Amino acid sequence: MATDIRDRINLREINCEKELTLAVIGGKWKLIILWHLGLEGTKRFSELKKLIPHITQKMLTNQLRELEEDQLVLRQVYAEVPPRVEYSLTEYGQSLLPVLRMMYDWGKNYGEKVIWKTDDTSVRCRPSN
Amino acid sequence: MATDIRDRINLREINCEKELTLAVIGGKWKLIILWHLGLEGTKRFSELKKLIPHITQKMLTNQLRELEEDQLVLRQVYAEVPPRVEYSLTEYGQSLLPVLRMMYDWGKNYGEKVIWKTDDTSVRCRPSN
DNA sequence: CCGTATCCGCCCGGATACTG
DNA sequence: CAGTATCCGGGCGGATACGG
Repeated sequence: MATDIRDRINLREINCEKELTLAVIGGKWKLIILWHLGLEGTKRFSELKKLIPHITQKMLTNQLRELEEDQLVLRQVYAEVPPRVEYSLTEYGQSLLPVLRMMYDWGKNYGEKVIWKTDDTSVRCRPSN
Repeated sequence: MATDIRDRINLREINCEKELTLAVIGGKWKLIILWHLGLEGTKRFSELKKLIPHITQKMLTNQLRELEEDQLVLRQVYAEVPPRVEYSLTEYGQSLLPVLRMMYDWGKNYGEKVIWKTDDTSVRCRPSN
């Protein structure tokens, strides 16, 4: 059973509206999921799984459920055999994209200047998307 | 011993530059700390403690250490008795402020539209800063 | 005043097996 | 194809006590 935003808010004892944003995007895989749905539009469950190779089925389901309960992602089930389920961003999900874009830009610059440009080769980003 | 950004990156197995940003601001108390330092400038340890009542000494130290290692916060120790330690934002810390501002705005709007405006009164933000 | 050190509970998230 | 169900380890963060 996935926890909804209220549980996570109460659990984390939110201090401020910024932390509400964090509570909503803070899951392990939520940024990538939102990113893919934002840039490439509607995706099926299996498509997302392919796009995010390291995620487990359980976590993909879990993160999608939370995003749905937080009203960032729309889940559409088609009564077919075999079943088809499509995920897309809601209006609120769309409104997050500029924020994610800003986080991407900041992280990219920060990474280049501070993290990767060092003598330490033990740290690497995986793909860059 | 506080973990530095590389540990957190390797632990979380960063997929993308956005997640680097998350890794840097994702601690339990980092947003509020950065916010106070950003809006109100240099603060002493005890001042931050007063501004963030619910934080423990251990966590305040811990989060400040990580922010320092990530080069977002500058720590200046003055050799006095009693000791005085002042914290302020570095250039990188400053450059995060627009991102935090955006997160604040998004969270505020999202909260008003989706979370607080419901029949459920069991959920509340603490202060609004 | 500004921290460390230590113990510990609890949730997040991974691995694996099973189902309509 | 798109999920549940279950088990489980590890790290994050709280509480408390001690130190320069």
